[in-house]
Amino acid sequence: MRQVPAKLASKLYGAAELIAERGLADAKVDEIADAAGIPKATLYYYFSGKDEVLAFLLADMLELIAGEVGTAASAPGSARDRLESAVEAQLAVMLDHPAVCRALVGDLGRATRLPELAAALQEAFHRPIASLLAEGVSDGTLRQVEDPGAVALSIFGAITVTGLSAAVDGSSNDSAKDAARIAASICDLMLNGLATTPANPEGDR
Amino acid sequence: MRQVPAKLASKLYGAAELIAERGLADAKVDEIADAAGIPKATLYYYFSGKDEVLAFLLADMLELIAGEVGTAASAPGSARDRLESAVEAQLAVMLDHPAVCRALVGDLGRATRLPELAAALQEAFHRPIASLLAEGVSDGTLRQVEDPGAVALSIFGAITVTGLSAAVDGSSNDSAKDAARIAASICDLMLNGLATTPANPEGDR
DNA sequence: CAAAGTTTGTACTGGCAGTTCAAGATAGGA
DNA sequence: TCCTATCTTGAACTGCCAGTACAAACTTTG
Repeated sequence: MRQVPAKLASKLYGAAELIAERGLADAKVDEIADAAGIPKATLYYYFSGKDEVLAFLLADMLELIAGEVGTAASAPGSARDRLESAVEAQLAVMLDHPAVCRALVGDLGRATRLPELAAALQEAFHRPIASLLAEGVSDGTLRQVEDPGAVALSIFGAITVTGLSAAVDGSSNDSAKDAARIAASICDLMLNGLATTPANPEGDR
Repeated sequence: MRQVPAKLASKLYGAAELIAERGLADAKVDEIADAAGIPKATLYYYFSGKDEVLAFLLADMLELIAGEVGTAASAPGSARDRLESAVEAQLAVMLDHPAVCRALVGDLGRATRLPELAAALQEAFHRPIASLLAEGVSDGTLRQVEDPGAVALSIFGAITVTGLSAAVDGSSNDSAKDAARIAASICDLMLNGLATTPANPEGDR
């Protein structure tokens, strides 16, 4: 995949909607090219096929997420506060790119079969959460859990699925506000839990 | 799609691994037929194409999940306890069918573009959790939250992503034990939260 | 046994991803 | 200005493979 010029990149976002709607398999290359407003030959000059077009779009968004989340996670403040900011940051980017998110869900397989993309996904979503959990234990704002990996995955799953669902519905037109609302809900759940009794003394089971 | 005889159904599971490994797009119909040990013509006698083969496998697993989770959710006991059983039940089925799970992640798009399957997915995963949350508020074992829909989605996301990840890694050989361990971790998180301070008086933000 | 439904081998077709190529555009350097 | 390298595009082509067609065997059931 050649270095993609910015102008072309922005045009490609025009095809994200199409891919999200019909799935990569049912979106013909000619249609993708039309939707983006570029000739098929040009598309093949930059990409080796439609898989790579999707991969490019995804990588672009993941980079954005990794950046925003990274900023939120390395800001000053307690780990707990930063966790909340990071959750919101991730949701904000996702809701800003609903079409790409929808395309991602639909063709996760094709996407993650490209190994460098699977790594980027891990990097953008999962790792920052895992680090924040560890930092929270150090600074005393989050409690120690038995299996931090599973907890990080759970939080990651909660954010991702909720964000994806919001991207699919695409109801509101103030995505920043939506992100904040959803983030608050998730953080409330993750921090305070659902139990009414003051928390089982020695964990569960 | 004709009524699929049990013998054929069981053979089809032999193709799940292939589909999971390579993705539906890269798995040729002839290969799928070979992997299942049935002739291509027979496959087309029962299914309209490979999408339907995947859909069948998925529907089969979803039915299983819906059944197990339903049983757990309607057992006697507090809503909170039943929530814990339901989480474990879902994980157990997922870890029992890792290949189908992996195929599902990879080709979620193709799968959910079949409308009846999207409904089944909702039914099997999401709905029972939402009901249990509501019941928990009624019987006092779970607290009231601001946005129950978002919370149900979050829990659903946590289970699903964690289960999927476990299915992909496929490390252990005692899947029931894995399911129990992961379920305990998720339930601890969802019920007790991560906060060290006794919980913010008026929710968050 | 007849009729209906199932199983399979084989051969074919149509659509589309990806290739090729050559001609024009653009731009940068000397 | 001209030369060269890189980009852009249209158009025609190729090969693969999903899905079709169909007829012959086989099985069930009434």
